[in-house]
Amino acid sequence: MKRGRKPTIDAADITRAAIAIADAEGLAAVSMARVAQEMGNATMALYRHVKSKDELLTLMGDAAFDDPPPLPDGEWRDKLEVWAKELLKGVRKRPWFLQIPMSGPPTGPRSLAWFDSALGALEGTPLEAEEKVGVVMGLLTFVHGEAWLNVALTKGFEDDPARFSRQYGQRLREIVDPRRMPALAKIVAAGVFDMDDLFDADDVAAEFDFGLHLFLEGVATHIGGRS
Amino acid sequence: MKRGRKPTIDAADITRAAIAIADAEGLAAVSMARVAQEMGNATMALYRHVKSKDELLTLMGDAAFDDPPPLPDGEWRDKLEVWAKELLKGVRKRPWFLQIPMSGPPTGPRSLAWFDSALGALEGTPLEAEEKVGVVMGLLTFVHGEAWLNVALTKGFEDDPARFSRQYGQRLREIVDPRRMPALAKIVAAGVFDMDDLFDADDVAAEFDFGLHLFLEGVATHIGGRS
DNA sequence: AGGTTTTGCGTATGAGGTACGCATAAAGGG
DNA sequence: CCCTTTATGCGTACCTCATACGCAAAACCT
Repeated sequence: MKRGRKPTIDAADITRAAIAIADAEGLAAVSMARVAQEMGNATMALYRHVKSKDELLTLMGDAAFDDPPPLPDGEWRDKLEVWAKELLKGVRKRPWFLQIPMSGPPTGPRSLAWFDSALGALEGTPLEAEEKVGVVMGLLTFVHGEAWLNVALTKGFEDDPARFSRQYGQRLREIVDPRRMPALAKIVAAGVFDMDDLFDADDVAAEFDFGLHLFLEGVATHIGGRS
Repeated sequence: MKRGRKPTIDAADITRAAIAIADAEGLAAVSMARVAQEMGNATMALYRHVKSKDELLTLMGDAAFDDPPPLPDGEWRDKLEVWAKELLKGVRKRPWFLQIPMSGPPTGPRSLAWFDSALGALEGTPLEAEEKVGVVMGLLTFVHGEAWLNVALTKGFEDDPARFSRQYGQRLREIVDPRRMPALAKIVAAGVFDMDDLFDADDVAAEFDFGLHLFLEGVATHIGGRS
């Protein structure tokens, strides 16, 4: 048997508690003291199971996602589309994921499972192994960037709704000098930034779909040139 | 004339000093006390020119980039490629940019200038205004995601070189269960993750080029279906 | 010169991360 | 059943930070 006093909590418990706090109040609210309090333990008790706060953040990152969803039967394209959308959904569910500093390639089981899922979608294609990895990394990258942008915009909107929405187009009209930035000025004048719902869910989704569509289109062309 | 004591420093000075520190030692080393010390002032003196540290970070973000580069004459595609690569170069030069929390759409002059530059590249195309914005946002998003990935990987590599490089492929071989993750297992077995220089500059650049190529390919196809 | 205004900054407060060491509990050996 | 071994729980203390507050110093105005 194991000697010594029995642990009353473990790293997974701590991670869960930390995630609950982050979900409810953002990553900034996650402090060692707060997590401990939420669990009914003393602050320093956590350090028996977690080397540092950094390590806790890494654990949170690993645990932030659900398992990858089952992909539909059919073409690689439909599969990857579903995959990317689900991934984005996951990041949106836990926006604080974007704030945790990662270092090194992923080794967490969840991350790897998602990676595998996307690679599986490309199984039937004539792409080389390296190319498959490239496609998936590109997609990952794209989703991450999109989520980052969305979260940033959404956050600003929540902080101060009056300042954005319709105001943004107006603001740009004041700032943008048509002589120095002719192309932007034209777009601004066309009213592209004037809608009230510039950053609402539907619009953001459409934006993402468009970019995703372009990327997958590119993959399709690449595959076409191969076979 | 202006009344009152003359300011000995201004927000731009503070921003410059903060950026110098971030460049040399990372964003974590930027504290109000440290910035003040570096400038030969007292800590609280900074608060006369900057409302809070958050505001300082925003200013740093605005000032992190150079002006957008001149784009080559020719096709939109070549222009956007240069644009994206230069943008990535900019982020790589100041990796801490990725760590500063943004909220709301950009209003800084530098950000807008880059935006304008990319829109200008699409001037000759038959795309709608909204579509142009979509393409540029997609590209931005992609570059951001790519930079994030690169920085994360590079950081892990610098922290502990032995743990990655060739080790990574080996490590994956141990972790990845072929039954649960067949597609990944196949790629790992193919040795895609075994190179020593997995995360060096050339490789990373090639990775980016590939994704960028795919995206631009998608844009081209989209334009083709339009004219 | 005296009043006014704006900047410089010393002090103090409160929050957060974590090193250290002792108290405490659980097992094993006699 | 007591004592040793070993691992956990956690109180105390220290250090770093951001920042509110208020006074003193400097520059302008009349």
